[in-house]
Amino acid sequence: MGTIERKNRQKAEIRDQILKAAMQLYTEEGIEKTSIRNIANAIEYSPGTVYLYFKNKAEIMHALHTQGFSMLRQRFEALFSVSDPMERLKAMGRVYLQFSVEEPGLYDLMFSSRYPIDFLEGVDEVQWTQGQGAFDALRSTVAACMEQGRFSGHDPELTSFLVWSTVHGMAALRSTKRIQKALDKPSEGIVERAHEEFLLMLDKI
Amino acid sequence: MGTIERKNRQKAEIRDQILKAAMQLYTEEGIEKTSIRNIANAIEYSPGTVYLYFKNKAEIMHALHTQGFSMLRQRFEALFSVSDPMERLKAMGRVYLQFSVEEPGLYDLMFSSRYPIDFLEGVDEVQWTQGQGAFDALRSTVAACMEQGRFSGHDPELTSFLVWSTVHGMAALRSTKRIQKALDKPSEGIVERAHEEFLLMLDKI
DNA sequence: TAAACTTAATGAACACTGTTTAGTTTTTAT
DNA sequence: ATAAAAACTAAACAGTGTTCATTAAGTTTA
Repeated sequence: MGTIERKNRQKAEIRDQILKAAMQLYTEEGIEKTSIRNIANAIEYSPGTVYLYFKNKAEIMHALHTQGFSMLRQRFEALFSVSDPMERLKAMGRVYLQFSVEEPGLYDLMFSSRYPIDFLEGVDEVQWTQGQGAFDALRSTVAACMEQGRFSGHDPELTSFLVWSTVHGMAALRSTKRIQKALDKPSEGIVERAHEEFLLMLDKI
Repeated sequence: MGTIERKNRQKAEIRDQILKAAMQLYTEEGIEKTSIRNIANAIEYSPGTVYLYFKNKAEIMHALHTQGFSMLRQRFEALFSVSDPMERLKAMGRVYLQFSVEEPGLYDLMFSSRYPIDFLEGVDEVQWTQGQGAFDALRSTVAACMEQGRFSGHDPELTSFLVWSTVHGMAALRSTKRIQKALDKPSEGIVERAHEEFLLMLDKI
């Protein structure tokens, strides 16, 4: 009689409300303010209700981290228009770095935080499909570069990982304020300049 | 009458006890178990006493992070025997990566965690001297490489930062379990291999 | 429609966390 | 011995994630 479907719809709706409130709290107020009680308060339910829709806080953070990956993927998809794979690879790095600045909280969740990984290790059905998807985008672009004769003699997997590491290292050191502390004098755009330097190195190998 | 000196000695002794207990808890039981109450319990004092020796938990974590840097510095100092600067630069990277595996907790505190940075922003006399010292070691080695004609046409600061970022990126992605999740199939020693790949690139620029 | 059953939601409780402070004990100096 | 100073403690405050008995609401059956 369709009541089951309506029920499911309602359940999914509250789940979405929880995630929406969690995302808003997390991106606008930070991880500290993103507590179960604050989330429950935002959707006007009691804290216990949240646990009827999510196993624990790790699952909520995992859901946010997945949304972060779909945002990054959207930005990567806009780069399909760049037909030259080497240019696309460079553009991907720039997009990645910009994402880490515009969404520092999500970036941390996606590439540093223990929360989403803890959730994955607690369930074992779900895999890191979103992250793998992002890495695949990089890997396929590196592969396309190699088909054009670039990176000859290099392993595609290894090269992809090297590119990822370098760009992530820059993003992470900036995000955790290590650059400004190590250099003390303000170094405007050192990340972007070092990235361009790295891209020139890739051009020549 | 020397009582003031004895007092100071006693005060410093308890301070050391707190740090020693904190370090043991942190490295052996992890960040979760490193609470003020657990530290106080380990040295058989009440939680309030800890606050007579440290402003807050951030100061304790900052002290641990400083100890981590002096450990890393010790390992770097052992590399002074490597006279060829390019070889020393390579060895530094390997030592850095090994440190991140052997002391993952301290590594996180030194290069990722918000705790020590939060403390620095709360006091403003103390600077990030330990981290700067480590970066200086890298910078001077890069400078020595350039004196031998390497990296010609490149900025030493930028090159140093690029090297740091790449190695840190690898260490961080491994430490936060992102590599095993992205690659799913176990990739033994991918970090070390990618690092060697990067070093070969540096050889050729 | 009334009763039985199922689902949803609550709010209090548990075991923690960092931190502050009033009050007590111990140590030092007169 | 007494007054002052320093050291320490226990309790409290305001939080945290999580669980669970109880209550309220909705649905199905007789």
